[in-house]
Amino acid sequence: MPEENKTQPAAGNFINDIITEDLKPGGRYEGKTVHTRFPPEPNGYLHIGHAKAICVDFGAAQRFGGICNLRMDDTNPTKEDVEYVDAIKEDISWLGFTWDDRFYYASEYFGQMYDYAVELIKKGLAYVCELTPEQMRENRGDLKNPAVSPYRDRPVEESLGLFERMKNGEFEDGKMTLRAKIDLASGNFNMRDPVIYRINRMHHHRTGDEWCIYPMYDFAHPIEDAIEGITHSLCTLEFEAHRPLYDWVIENTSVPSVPRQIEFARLGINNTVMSKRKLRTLVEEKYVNGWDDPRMPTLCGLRRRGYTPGSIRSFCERIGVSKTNSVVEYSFLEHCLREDLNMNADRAMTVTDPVKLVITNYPEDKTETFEVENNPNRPERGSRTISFSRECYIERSDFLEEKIKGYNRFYPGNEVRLKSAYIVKCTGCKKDDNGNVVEVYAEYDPLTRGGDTPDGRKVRGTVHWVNAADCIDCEVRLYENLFTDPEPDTGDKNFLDYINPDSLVIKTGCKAESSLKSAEKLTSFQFMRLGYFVVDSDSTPDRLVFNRSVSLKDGFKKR
RNA sequence: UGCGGAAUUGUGUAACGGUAGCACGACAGACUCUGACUCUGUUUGUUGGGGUUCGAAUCCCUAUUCCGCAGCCA
Repeated sequence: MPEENKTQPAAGNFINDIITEDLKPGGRYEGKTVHTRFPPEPNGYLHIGHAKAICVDFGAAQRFGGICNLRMDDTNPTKEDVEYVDAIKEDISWLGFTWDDRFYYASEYFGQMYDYAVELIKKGLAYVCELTPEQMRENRGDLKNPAVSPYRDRPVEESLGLFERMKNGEFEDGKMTLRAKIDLASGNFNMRDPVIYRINRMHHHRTGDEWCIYPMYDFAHPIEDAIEGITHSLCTLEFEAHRPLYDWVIENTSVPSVPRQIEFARLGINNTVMSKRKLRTLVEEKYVNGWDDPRMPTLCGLRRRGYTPGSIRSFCERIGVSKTNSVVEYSFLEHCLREDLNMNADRAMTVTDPVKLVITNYPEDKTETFEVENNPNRPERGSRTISFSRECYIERSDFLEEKIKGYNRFYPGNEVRLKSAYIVKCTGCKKDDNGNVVEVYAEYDPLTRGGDTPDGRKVRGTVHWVNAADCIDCEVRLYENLFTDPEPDTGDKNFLDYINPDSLVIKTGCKAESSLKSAEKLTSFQFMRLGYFVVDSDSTPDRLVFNRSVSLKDGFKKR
């Protein structure tokens, strides 16, 4: 189990306030258990935006000692598939939330929904309409003019019969609909006699061909919530204008409970595409290697990229919940990962741009070993053994032929600490015909074994390294944002034009500690700008490979 | 032009008539077996204009800007 992230005290947010109010004596849900739900449609993979919703839904329940259901909102078989159901469950589990036995499908309630629809017809609150989609569009009216439907006053008995025949498959797809009779002149278009059932002969991944009519979201969702006893139905802002309809369905059917819908802003992150449709395009047109490509903002992609569940939960907790449309900086997500990894991940060393370092005064045939702590913040995580001999690799950027002000690493005459090994003094280098440095030379101080200085002298630079005789070659993958400015997720046009060609860099010939076992495992994923690598892409990463050079590739800070 | 929402520093988010706070970023310094991490400090904000009040981000009026809605999608 990953270490539980230190969760901040429940940040004040408006949803908590509403729930608190509802629970008070005399409140709407006095004495009741808070009951929420997370209702994804199984038509795609979950991404970081869903993570926020998951944390809001499950989090609200947790905070008030309530429960949260997981429900597949599968009322439109057109795009849905079991593949997604499994992936969704796996991602939510990975994130760290459990729903016990409270796992449902909206399709389980198709029978009840049908009955509630009949109830509406009988009350004179719904009618079968024979307008085609085109006609319906033409008759929708506009800001000034009301909508029209010539079937509005169809007798109850007639609608009842037609609706049953719709169910029995007597009409073609799209031939007729069931509409709620509300207000054709409403300023809220959702109330202009919305369609609540349509005919669609599509094989459903759960109910097969049992139904050829399917309920619309606006009709189905409040019923699903009411049946499950949901008290607080949390959803995103675009459903705000649907709330009157949600409440209308609850009021006008004999559903067993009265849930409250509360809307909050969906998550936006800069330089990040968060629309399912666009993500699907990236996958289908092979811009990436699947939904779990580490460059994707999907939960499975982030997982492979090295994100931990705790870091994502922490992120969601700290961005807060409000009704303001906002765009969070990607660097904040990075911060949350950095924080989690720094505390919880073990270290190892790799060199991504190796140059050989020769310790000229170290015996050629000698090898010794050092014990190195796995995590300086967590002594209980123990240590590993690394070997040391006359030759090792260091980062090319850790050597300069001439000192620059503020540079504390290898340059002739300077003392540097090889992390956990020895203090060495740089004596020079060898270059090839093109002037490239091929070897760096240094002499070690035998009295500084382990990297300590018995005389207490200060050594400013400390450098990571791997033993040449005992390292593995590996490939390292460096990731940057898939998208560049401007906002790729605004507007529909050319988001593909903003793909960052440098979003994936594969470096070969890198050197790593042999304790990392296999070169194959070391197709590492960089945590950008951190200078750390996360190893083992296919499981939850638990190891940081210490490598400073990437984060400092532009050089040290100038003073 | 109809309906529904939202505007607090570079970013996100608190404060619910009484000191505008926190986090990230940035900058400065201290510390350090990595220059990372950690710690300390600094800077920048209530969309505009009126009003009520001893006192307004908060209440009222008004203006402006932004977002969502006219799928038989969710």
